[in-house]
Amino acid sequence: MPGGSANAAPLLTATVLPDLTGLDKTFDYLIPETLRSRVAPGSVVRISLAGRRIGGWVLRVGEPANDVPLERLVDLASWSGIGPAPEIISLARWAAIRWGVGRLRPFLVSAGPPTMVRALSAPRVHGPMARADADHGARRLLGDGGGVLRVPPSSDLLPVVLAAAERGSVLVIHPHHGESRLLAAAVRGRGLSVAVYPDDWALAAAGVDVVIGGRSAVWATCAPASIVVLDEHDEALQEQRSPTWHARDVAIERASRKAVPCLLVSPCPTVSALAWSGKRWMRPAAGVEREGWPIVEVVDRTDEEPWRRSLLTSSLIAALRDHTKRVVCVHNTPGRARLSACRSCRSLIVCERCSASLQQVDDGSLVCRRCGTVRPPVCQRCGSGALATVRPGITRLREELQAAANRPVVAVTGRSDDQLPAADVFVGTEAVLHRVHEADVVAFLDIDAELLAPRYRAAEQAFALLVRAARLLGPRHRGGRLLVQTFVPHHDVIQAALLADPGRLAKTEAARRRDLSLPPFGALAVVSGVGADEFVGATGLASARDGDVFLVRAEDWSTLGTALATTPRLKTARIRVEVDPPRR
DNA sequence: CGGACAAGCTGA
DNA sequence: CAGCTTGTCCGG
Repeated sequence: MPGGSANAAPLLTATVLPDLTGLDKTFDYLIPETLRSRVAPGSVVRISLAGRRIGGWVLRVGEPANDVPLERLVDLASWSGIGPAPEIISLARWAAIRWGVGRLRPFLVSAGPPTMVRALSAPRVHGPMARADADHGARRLLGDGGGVLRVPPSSDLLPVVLAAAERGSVLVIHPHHGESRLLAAAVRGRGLSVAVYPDDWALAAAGVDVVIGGRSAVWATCAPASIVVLDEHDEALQEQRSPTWHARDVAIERASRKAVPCLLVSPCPTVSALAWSGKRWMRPAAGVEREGWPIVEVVDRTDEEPWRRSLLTSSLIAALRDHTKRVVCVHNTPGRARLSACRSCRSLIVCERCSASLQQVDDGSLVCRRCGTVRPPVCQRCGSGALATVRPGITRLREELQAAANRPVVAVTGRSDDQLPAADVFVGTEAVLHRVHEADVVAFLDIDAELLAPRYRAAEQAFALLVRAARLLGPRHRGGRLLVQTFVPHHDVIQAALLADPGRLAKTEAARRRDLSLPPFGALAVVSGVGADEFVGATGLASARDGDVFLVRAEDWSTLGTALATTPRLKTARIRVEVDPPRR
């Protein structure tokens, strides 16, 4: 029923964005008298829309945003709770353009409380505390307005957080939620009040000394006096699905809007971070940095006889045979076709016509990539329907390594979340670096697959893997060894690790990016899906076709994002936009 | 998103 | 032409 009576009280309306994917439109509602004290920008409310009750966010209060006759407006159904602060909604508006989607909803979902919050408690700010030592220079950099802080790979970052907390509330972003919990516990142990985002959403909004969480924490409703991004190089800071927002870039923008310092911390700062920081960056003394890295041994595979290019080099075999050492072998098998095997008789599923290996497709049927034969998912030998996908690379490799090591070797896949079997030799894709936490030797069997991957950030990403491995091994005095097998021993990534000097890579990588107008010296996006062709043309942006996707470029993120977010899309189009594509 | 309604396809 | 599928539009 219409809420406004004919008296002179001003009509107060709320503009609401419904919480429905695919509906990117706001609707105006009247605010009933009973809700006037609570409904504010950011509020989570319930509305009736097209005959059903749904949730939504109040984007503004005052006059209607849409041109709809007042008599058609109805009351808000109810107020559900407190939501993102207006400044966060404004930040989300910026991000929606920056990442080329225009839609606000995905950002508000990250910014909103996981469960309804109806009231905030009193702030729990404990204020200044004992000075932390060994802060790697964080205090000084924060005093200079923020910047990039390079630290050795195996560094305790608690002092950095404590140094920031001396200035007042601090928002800390860590790429991995699990590790942010550990850090939160450590901070709490130093007597500071901590909110872990998003679980402690209300606590963060009420006010604590430290708000800490994974990438979504950059959207926390709180009033930080500084923002700290830890492991700024880590890919997990970027959302993998569209919109592909990056917590580092959101943090920079958020800090700049509030004129508070932003500190980006990493053992291997990205070119993007360094370009942002200009001259405001610090690094450890060369000796300190060197001590933070393990011993790096480069195994030059070009020395091998060309007819015997095995991944098992003599250095690796020696490490495997030393049964006092815990060894982790990393081998990525990108783009390798997956094989299917029978779970009951263990035979490989092959094509009956041409005996090539068959691949299981989405609907479950088996497809031969060689002759195109399609057949139901049944083993040709025993008739069982229980099939398993195997990664031939890792499976066969595990057997070879086990034979060479003369002790059990465990294959680690990215999928399994269960406990790892007890063993002292592991092999897997880079996921193994996240599942094993300590090692004496980490061997990259073929780092070139990473170094030479067709992605503009390949070098940084490969170096990040070496940093990850360095952490498993610990600082130099622990005696761990990082074994890197390569055909390109003089590559900057290899040399930077060997010399424990990440700056070496940063410098050449920045020059290369500048030459090629790649980010951060240019803006890049991938556009795909039905109707991408017409859409890309309509944006007027420079583009190149690569299979069924389009590579789109512009001078800067703002030009790129604005064109992608505001160019109208045909109703029938299903377009996916990935700005600063994580996998290209 | 999901409901309403309109325009196309099929079968007796 | 009922009965059903497929597509387009719209909500406050």
